Amino acid sequence: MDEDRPKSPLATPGPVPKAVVSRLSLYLRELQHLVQHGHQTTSSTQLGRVLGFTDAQVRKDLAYFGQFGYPGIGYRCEELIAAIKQILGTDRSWPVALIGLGNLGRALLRYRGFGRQGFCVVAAFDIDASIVGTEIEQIPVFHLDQLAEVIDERQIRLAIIAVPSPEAQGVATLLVNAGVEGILNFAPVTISLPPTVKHVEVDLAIELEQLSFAVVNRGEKT
Amino acid sequence: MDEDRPKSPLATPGPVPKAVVSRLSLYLRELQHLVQHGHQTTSSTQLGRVLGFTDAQVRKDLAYFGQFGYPGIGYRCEELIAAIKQILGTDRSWPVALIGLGNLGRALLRYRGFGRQGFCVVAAFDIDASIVGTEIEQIPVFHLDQLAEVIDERQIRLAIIAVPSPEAQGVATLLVNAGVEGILNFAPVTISLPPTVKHVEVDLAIELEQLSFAVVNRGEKT
DNA sequence: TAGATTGTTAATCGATTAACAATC
DNA sequence: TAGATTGTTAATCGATTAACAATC
Repeated sequence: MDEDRPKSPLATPGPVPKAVVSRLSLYLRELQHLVQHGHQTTSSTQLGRVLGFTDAQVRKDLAYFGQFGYPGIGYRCEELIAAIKQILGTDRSWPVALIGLGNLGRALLRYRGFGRQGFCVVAAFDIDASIVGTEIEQIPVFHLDQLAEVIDERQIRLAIIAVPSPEAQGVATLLVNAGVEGILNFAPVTISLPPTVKHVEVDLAIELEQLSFAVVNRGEKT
Repeated sequence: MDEDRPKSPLATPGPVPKAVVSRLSLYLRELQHLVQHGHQTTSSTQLGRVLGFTDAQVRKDLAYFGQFGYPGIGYRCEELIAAIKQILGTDRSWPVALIGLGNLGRALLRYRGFGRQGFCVVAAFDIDASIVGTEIEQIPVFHLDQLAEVIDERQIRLAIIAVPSPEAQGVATLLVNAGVEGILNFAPVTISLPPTVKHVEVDLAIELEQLSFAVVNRGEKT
């Protein structure tokens, strides 16, 4: 061992709870925020306080992946950022396909927030003849028929579904057959996929329902 | 007791785990889907299979709120839909405020998916003089200065934040002071609020990070 | 050194699942 | 009646927290 720190840049990740991974993303976002404000180091206590977790949880979560801290000091922000990016796979750039260019799809195309962590929509798909072949926000729009071909060509592994609900399952199947490995689904419908393909569902109405529930049940501590 | 069924339309909801409430939303979505396809009844087994839960979990979740099923039969879809809507508070219409009319904000304004469960954006806010005073998609656009006034007037209790990250906390505070009780935050930053105000954060980049993690760590069962 | 903070183990807490009597 | 399915209790499983020796 010629170098002792960071101790385990990517320790063997055994089975990691899903909740741990999403907290990892929050740690990363907060660390980037801290760096922007000139912080060099932070601690599990500080990170936990801002995000609403206990210090023990922050340390336990990181411990799934290795040893990143310095007893008595805390964590060096830049170092921990690099480590988490490597764990999450965002230490590289990810070309992403977007399917469906209705209101939501177009907004996602324009949305600059994805780029923040290296995600970049490089191809969009629709079946509307009036936009196929054009570019929107400098992104080429292809017909759905060209899906497999373009995904293969551009080595796309992640895709975003923003089509109407009834089409979502069909598009998802096309994507899987084209070799896509991860799908972010905005259509408000549960799609079924082989267990080898990871998918995340975002249903904006459901998020609002969580709010209305909380508001209606004020007092009953949830 | 003149009527015995449904046994407990809204039983005293003790402390309900957050995860239960989001599954409730999924049950509702699936039940509405089943009704659209002509089903009259369903069962915990069927509901669980489609959504990827065990039958026991479906029954346990519902048991937090009362008794809605019929042994030997299952659940009458329409009846359970009405019960869940009442629990979630979506048996009524919710006027919602939207703050920030950048790309994402405009898309949310046009997005029809909210209406599905009775949420309706009735007022939008921005600080851009070129759109204040106009209507977008028939929704009036106000200056941020008019926030408290309009929220009070229109009895708005829920709001969606779609402003740039640096403004999010300030806007959140304005909303709370104006009496808003629930906030859906799309800015990729953790906002801090009094515990009486419920908030949900949706960070699109973080959703994609969950995918890249899964793809990079294929094989290691997560 | 004294103070701060880590990584990790053990204890606690909460959520999921299995099992089954009761019911239709 | 036999078959299906509920609501609920008890058992299992997993995740969070507390505590503390080791370290800087």
